[in-house]
Amino acid sequence: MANGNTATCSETVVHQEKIERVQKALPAAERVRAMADTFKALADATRLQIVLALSWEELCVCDLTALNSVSASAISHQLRVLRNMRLVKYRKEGKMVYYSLDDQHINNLITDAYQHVTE
Amino acid sequence: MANGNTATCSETVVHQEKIERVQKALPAAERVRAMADTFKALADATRLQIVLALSWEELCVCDLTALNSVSASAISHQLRVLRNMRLVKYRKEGKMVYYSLDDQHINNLITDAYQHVTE
DNA sequence: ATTACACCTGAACGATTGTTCAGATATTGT
DNA sequence: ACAATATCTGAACAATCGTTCAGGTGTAAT
Repeated sequence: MANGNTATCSETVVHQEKIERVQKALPAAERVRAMADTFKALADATRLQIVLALSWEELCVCDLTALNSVSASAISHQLRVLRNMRLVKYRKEGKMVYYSLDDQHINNLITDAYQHVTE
Repeated sequence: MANGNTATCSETVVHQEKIERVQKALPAAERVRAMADTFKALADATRLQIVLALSWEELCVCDLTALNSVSASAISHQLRVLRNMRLVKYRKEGKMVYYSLDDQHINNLITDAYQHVTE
């Protein structure tokens, strides 16, 4: 073959041009890590259930505990994770704390994921 | 207080109607788990980098190894995860294996995530 | 002031994850 | 048949994760 597209993997890189092109298109490593962390926050059944519930309406911690069959403590830990990733926001009203989704992109994310698993 | 919206958390559930409404709207537990697994597949920097690269063009394992600074073995393990979750597909051509994204929803997912972290 | 309640937190434990290492396939050229 | 190369695989290990447990806030009512 004479078209220079079949070199070895170890010495001459296989598709040099392709690699350079893609490398330029990729987000910075730091951004990739942030995106991965966002996915990680949604990568647990309990947390995802929380986010799915909040995509319908604002709920307090008690409500979320009732919807997921785990302890209130576990819910609280998971809410902290979601808070840290800026996926949910909250407001206090007396003793109770009401949570809701932070922005619209979260809704898009779970909608896309739903479509992927139901296709 | 007379509006029946402030009951205790433990005995009478706080917002009974809300909970029932949301419960009906939530996907089946099995679906939630499948969605969480999809997010989990994207929740690792190496795997996400692979998916981001493949969102631009088809690449062989060698190319992916060059783009991510990890061993070919590690890439291969991660590709298996992505394959199992039906996020990528592949075709063989001689010794080499070319990978690409499996469907359009994956592109939507990473686009949404990118927008979330760059806002 | 004290009790009750909603929620949060740190420590700790078992379970899961991602990588490396060594070796196994499969394909191509000699 | 043989050597070289691209990719895959199982075992094993450290690191990370999610829950429970025990206890700590802050708010509201008596």
